[in-house]
Amino acid sequence: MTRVFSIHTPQSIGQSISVSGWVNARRDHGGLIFIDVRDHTGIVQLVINPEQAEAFARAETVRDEYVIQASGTVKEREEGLKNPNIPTGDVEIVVEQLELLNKSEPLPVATKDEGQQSGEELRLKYRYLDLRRPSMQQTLKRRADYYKVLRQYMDEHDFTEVTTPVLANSSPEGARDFLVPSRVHPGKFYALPQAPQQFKQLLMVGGLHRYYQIATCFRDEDPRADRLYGDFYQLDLEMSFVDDGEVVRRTMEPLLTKLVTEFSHQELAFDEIPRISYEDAMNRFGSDKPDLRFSMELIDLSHDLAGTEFGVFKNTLASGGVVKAIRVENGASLSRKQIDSFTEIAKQEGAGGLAYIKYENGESVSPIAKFLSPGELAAIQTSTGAVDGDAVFFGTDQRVVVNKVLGKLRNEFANHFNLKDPNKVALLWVVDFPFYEWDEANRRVDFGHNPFSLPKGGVEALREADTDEKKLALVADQYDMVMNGYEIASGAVRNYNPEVMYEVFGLLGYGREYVEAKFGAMLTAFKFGAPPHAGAAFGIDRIFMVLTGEENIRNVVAFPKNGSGVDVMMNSPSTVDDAQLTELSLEVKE
RNA sequence: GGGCUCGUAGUGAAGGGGUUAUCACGCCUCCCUGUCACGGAGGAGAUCGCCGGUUCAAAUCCGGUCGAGCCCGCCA
Repeated sequence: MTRVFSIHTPQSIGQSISVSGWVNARRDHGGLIFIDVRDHTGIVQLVINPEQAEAFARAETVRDEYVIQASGTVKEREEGLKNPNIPTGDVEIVVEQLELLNKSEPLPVATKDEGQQSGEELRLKYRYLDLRRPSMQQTLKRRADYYKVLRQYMDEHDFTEVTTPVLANSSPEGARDFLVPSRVHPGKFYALPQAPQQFKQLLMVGGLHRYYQIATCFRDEDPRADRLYGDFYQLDLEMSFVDDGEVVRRTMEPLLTKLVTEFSHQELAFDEIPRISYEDAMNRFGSDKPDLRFSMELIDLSHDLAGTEFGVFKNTLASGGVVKAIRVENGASLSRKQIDSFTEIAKQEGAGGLAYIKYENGESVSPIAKFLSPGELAAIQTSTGAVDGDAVFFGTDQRVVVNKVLGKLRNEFANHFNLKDPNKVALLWVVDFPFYEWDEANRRVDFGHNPFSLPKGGVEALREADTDEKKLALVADQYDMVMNGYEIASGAVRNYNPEVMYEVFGLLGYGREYVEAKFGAMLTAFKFGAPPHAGAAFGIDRIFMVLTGEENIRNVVAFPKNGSGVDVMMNSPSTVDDAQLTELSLEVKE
């Protein structure tokens, strides 16, 4: 069988061949029928003449998406009959025999890339039809290439691939688990791992030196456009006897650079990947995953406005808040209506309103200008660097709120003014994450990220942290990688000392028994000569999404669940037989 | 759990208290020997997501409900 794509070579002209595929389109001229047949390599035109009576009769019955096999001769098309729009447009197959391999009902979804596209609900329900679209086929093939790059890179860097169990244990921290009831042990459950975290650390204790795995991870949390429900994939890796420099500079950075430049043929925004602290990221960009393809930094004007008589600013500053601003280049062109919609966004993030100054014809045009002194207006312009044609937007509240509001606006303004260059990739490291966080809901200190990373300053720093304030100031030896505003990887230098483990949990009020019950295997393992180790995990679905310019992660996955965690194609989750429940010692409450 | 947006032939959209609900693609029948997202003529196909209310009259207004998308919460 010949593949369609191989037909466009000069050598194939005059050859007898046979192709099979789907009917992409049929053009019936009464006395002459054209069929565009499509396979996984492309499209080629069949010509069926009435002289081939049997083939012609069959061609008349054929419909879109029927599966056919055609035999005939490849013929170069005459000048003027060539189709420059497809690679095989210079040739056609003059059909001698036409076989009908299967019929098709009219499709319930649009399967052409051109023209209308069906809604996502239908696309997911009939995903196998959606996958016939050339763009979807292309995505899956690109993804296979991407996996090859990852595997080859890890092999070349002396990593050993190890597969870890999918039936694992529920872990008390982090995302909600998917539980799997045990038949053999009634009342007990496995859990699908949120990440192979403990297994990979145990591999280090096992002397594996360098481990990696393209690991399925399971989390029962509500999805987003950039976050899948249920299962997703991480390139998970761990290394012994290394510091973060080895992991970050010599392992992760070269891999990402290779993916961006060699695999995706895009341009890196920075020669050297910048590192900023979590605190700096929040203060300068209002986000722990800022998009650095554009700058638009948050500027603190609290000092410039320390003596202001403008009530809103004055009161906030007096209560320990801040006044910050962002300069929007060409922002003076924004209409009142557009500013209103940005104000709406600011309010959704918790702002009371959105003050602004437009710089037009050498003047500061603003509803609040009359409340500010000439000196204050001058200071604002100097500190923000605003020039004629720009606008400055203010956020005033407690620092956390202002950062959140302006961070969101920074993104929205960048979208509005097209500042996100699709050919550029901005990578950065965010480091020095707080080890603990304040949990407002339960009004107590809790883990900020993962309990397995090493607190900077070690056991001494932990022992000195005797107040909530000091606990919250502790910093983890952890590094997150950000790509164009998406968190794509997270890693840490691990804690391999049992005493530090007890201390880390002890500070939150968990006793030694709790730690031993939850992390018994790790604690025990660490007592037998655990090597210092560090590692990371890449969210490879999300990285692929960013590299391919997609904005919805479901578009780069073959069979994703929808936003409610439902597989609308397979109809899962579903009910099960009572017999199955009984065998598992389970009962479903009505 | 909350907010915003959406739900109209098989598909994608328009309409927005009052005769037969509009358009495009697809589907069916017929015609057509150089099209290529062929073309031409005709036709079928929708209780406007569901339930209730207002009204002489509801696809349209109101309330509820179900479903979807995005966002917040959540995601160590």
